[in-house]
Amino acid sequence: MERATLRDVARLAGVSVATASKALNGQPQVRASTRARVEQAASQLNFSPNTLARGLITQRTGTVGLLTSDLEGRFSIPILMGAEDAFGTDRTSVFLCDARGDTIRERHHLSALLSRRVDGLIVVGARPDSRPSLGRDLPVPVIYAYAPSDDPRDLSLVSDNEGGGRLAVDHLIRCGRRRIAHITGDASYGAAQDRARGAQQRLAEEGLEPAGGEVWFGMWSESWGRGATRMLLERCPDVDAVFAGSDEIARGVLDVLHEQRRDVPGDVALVGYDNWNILVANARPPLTTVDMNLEQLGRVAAQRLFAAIGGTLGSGIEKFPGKLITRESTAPLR
Amino acid sequence: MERATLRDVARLAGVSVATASKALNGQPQVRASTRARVEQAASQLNFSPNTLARGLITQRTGTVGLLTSDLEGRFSIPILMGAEDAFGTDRTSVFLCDARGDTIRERHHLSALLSRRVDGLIVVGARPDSRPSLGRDLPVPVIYAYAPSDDPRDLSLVSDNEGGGRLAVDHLIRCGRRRIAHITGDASYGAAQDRARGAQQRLAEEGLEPAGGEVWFGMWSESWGRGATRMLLERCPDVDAVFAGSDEIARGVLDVLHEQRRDVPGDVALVGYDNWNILVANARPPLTTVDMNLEQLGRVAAQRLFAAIGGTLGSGIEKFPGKLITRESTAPLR
DNA sequence: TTGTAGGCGTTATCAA
DNA sequence: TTGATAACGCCTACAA
Repeated sequence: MERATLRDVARLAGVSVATASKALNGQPQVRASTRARVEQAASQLNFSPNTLARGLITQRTGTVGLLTSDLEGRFSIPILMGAEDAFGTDRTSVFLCDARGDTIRERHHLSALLSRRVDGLIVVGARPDSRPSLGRDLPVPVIYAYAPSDDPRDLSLVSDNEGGGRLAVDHLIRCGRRRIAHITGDASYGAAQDRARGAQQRLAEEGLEPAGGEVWFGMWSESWGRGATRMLLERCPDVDAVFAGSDEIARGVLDVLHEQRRDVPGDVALVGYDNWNILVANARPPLTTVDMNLEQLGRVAAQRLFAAIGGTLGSGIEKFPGKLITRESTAPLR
Repeated sequence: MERATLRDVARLAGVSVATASKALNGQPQVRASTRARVEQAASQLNFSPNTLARGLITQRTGTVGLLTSDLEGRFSIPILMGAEDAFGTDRTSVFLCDARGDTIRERHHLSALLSRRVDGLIVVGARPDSRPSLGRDLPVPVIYAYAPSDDPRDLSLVSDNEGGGRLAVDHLIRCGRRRIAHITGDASYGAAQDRARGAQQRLAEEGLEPAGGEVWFGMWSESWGRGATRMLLERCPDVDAVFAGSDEIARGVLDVLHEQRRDVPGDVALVGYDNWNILVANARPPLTTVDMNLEQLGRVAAQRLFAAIGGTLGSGIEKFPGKLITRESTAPLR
């Protein structure tokens, strides 16, 4: 298919390029009948405006880059969706580039994006801890999502992990549980620390300690969930709830609870973290879990970016609350 | 940061814009010392060429669109990676757009991509069955990956499901298994049919039938894997191997095998499909599975696209073999 | 209400 | 080896 230009449209409609441009862009100073003729010509020629040419003039491409390092797309896909929703079916498109956690690849994608004149950038880190800033001397606004920038002058939007931990434990307490354990991932992750802190604070408010006496830090894997649960059941056989630091861990916990013939949620209630559908929906029973609300993060990132393109960007770290998704792995104590 | 243009670079280097352009683009007809001066000026000004302007002239943007409908990114991310690898660190970037299985959104993204003048398009469907063609009158080459186009004049690259089924069963036979069941997903999926056909052909070559007498079609879920396995064990208690149509199903199968105290792989060997890391690596034992080799699909798609931009594109459906990833859920019979 | 003309930042074609 | 100059396709004063 050959590409029609505005000139072709104008010629077919019998007007000048300028008039055609105005007609197509909804400028008021053009007669209705003229506009109709131009639109008719445009659709007849299957005209699609060349945004390169337009961008050259307006200094805007209507394009935002989403630079991610999250290999599986687990976190970046929801953020992408949220951002797309916020930009709406408008002129702005979001393009995703995957740096695969590789700094060199990241610089490369960054310069590719910049030379393509994106209007802004959303950076999604690989893990919820702070990541190196892209620098302050970029020609477009940048927002860090999920993983905050290590430079406080940048604007970062992150999930409130402390609040998430609190949410999970609060729910278990409302279910009448008192002997609540927390099995979580790598202690070197800030997110693990934050979730644990929130959990412990809520426990303390009830005058409780974590079951087993301490938080079980380990790894973000099913197999750690299994191992920790075995130890837990030995040390503290009367545990009546487990808050797992991730859905993967929760699946491991669940596995061993079944193996040891504990009923879930009858004997032990279980809460996960992430709301990773494949893990959570298919578990038996389906898992109650904390959703980080990443779509919202993406939506807000888009809004902030949009505002920043005209004006200025804030700075600092903004935290967004998660939400508890209740499924069958938790229930009031009989 | 203000943006430097080629004019700024040229002025600083004391040459004309034309010369600066040639120097920066590696054209031979420019003196070495001049080139050095220009390059020095460019880096001093942090110059990044405006690809919009360049694209306007060259009619090439060095950009390829990856239009996906695969919500979770499970299939499109590996394809994206393969494509990026093939294009290398060259001028070409791949941008991913998610249509979320919505036709309207797909048309919208398509026109956004086209008006941004991508050089080509890779379309990744939501499921491995054929999908509607984007049409023949597009101004850029299009390649369908994973899910073929329903128009045979388009070029589609897909995974060889029949071969994959054969691969799985062949491995089980080599492990000395003879009573091999096949539990798989929705019978309305061509992929389910193809995998089953390959499996049955390989069984027939040994004079075998599927354990349980037939292929167990159902749903692509863990819970179907569990249900089918219960029925299977009842109808055919001496089964010594299961080939599952997906890793999700395999996890369900595994669950019930544990529940019924069957040793894996001692009593029953198990093969999954997809090599979805989160499911496969954390299973206990880790699952042998068929990998569809989607990175390769993405690589080849990129190469074909690259070739097509200069010349012409083929048509029809090209099938790519999968590969068996051996883990601990299969072993020779004792 | 419509048209003319200039320019956005490059590259390509000549001529110098 | 270098430099004017004309595009590329569109938008936007400004003039008609």
